[in-house]
Amino acid sequence: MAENGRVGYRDIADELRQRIDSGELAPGSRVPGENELITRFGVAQATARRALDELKNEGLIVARRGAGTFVREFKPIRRTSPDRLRNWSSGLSIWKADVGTRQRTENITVDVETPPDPIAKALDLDDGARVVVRRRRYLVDGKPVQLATSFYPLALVAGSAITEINTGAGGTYARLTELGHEPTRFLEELRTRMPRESERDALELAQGTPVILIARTAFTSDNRPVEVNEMTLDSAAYVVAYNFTSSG
Amino acid sequence: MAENGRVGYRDIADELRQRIDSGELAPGSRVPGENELITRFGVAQATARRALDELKNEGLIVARRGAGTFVREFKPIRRTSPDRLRNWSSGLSIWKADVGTRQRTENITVDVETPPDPIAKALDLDDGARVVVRRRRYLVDGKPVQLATSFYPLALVAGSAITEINTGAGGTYARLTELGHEPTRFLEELRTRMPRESERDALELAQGTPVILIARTAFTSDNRPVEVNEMTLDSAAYVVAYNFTSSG
DNA sequence: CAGTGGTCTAGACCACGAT
DNA sequence: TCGTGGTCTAGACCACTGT
Repeated sequence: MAENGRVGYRDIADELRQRIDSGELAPGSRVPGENELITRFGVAQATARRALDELKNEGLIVARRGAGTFVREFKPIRRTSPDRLRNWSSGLSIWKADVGTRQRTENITVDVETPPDPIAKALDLDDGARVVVRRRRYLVDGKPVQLATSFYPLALVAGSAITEINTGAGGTYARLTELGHEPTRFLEELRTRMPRESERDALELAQGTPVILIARTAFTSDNRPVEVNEMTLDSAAYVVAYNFTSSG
Repeated sequence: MAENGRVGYRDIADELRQRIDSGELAPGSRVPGENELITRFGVAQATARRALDELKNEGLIVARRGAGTFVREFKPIRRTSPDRLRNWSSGLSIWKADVGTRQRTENITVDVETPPDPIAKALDLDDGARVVVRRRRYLVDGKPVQLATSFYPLALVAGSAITEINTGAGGTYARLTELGHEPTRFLEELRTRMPRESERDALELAQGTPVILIARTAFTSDNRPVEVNEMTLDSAAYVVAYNFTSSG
């Protein structure tokens, strides 16, 4: 309880948070609603709401209007890099994760554009050079989990299937290889923040869910960047894993 | 404006968000305060607050009581894995980042404990086996940016400097190597979520700042796990980078 | 249509920073 | 001391879900 003897929204949030952490309120189960909190703690509606709002922003609960408020579940899928090491140590993972069946890709668009500055810089392009931009959205079990935008220097890929919706067997990397630009080295940079409104909509994100931004740059063996892929991941849907060694 | 012709908190938030995104309100600059929003939009204080609250939760602004509300800045440091490839392609990064000078470590504690289940599993330990636990906090320019907890099987490291506060030259990995348990392969698993209250306090996180959780497992060349290091990063302070190749 | 969450007004008081 | 953000009450109305 607060110092002045009055119950504040933090006190209510603390109690509920503790009951969720302890497992008393299990994932998927119903959380006491506004009305119950109002009568039990003797506070105004706005105060009860504030408490629930706090937990929503912490990603612990989700509200469904007309139905109630529920403890959130975390059932991520695993994304492993390098991909060939996917099964290297799956038995010793810290977090449980599905393999992610029933995947689907949609909304593939292909455009030719002038890239934003950071992309042009990462691709080491001259001023005004243009790029092929491929945009898509990944869904697992019908739920969108990732947005991806790939950039290729137009000078490198013009006329190839990379400029088509359907890139053919092996995808864009197979086409790059045929063109003499096989990607062999990769740099992935990650950061995390709260989503913009457009991202919240496109990924159907609940309140309190950050996004993971991954910028992958692919290099040829002679160190030329040939692709930048910017991904936006629903953080409630992914565990990202990397394998590497200490030796050269 | 909302359909009913009344200005809602979303409308106010949208306008401010747009002015921030466009750069009109630059990082560090002052955002219109509650009073200004109340008079300009003709709403109640609670509505103006709700709009600002929204942007706080999106990590776009920070409020300083008594002073005002300000557009947030993002000045991350870079964490690269494998570490030996730190300078491999720094010139072609997507996001600007500092190298992170003036680092400091504090709060090192060393204990012997029975590990939580996921740790015991990741270290492939028998039931009831105990571990050495090293906890610490990293600061950059006086601001805490990372919490870290490392676990070592007690059976492997008992009697070595790994059980001391000061691990000596080369740190724990040098000691593990001397003991015949040199770590050569690493698995890093990442996820992201909103911080618990204890994490908000320990990392001095502003509202709307997620944390990055990294669980690193270190293996010897004969594939025995010898360390699990659980890290909690301030997402506003870090860009995490990984280098890898497609070949074996 | 009853119950639940979502938005808003109007007004009060408190805590802290800058001046 | 004044202005700013932070918390709270009391009451109203709306929107959606489930029965």
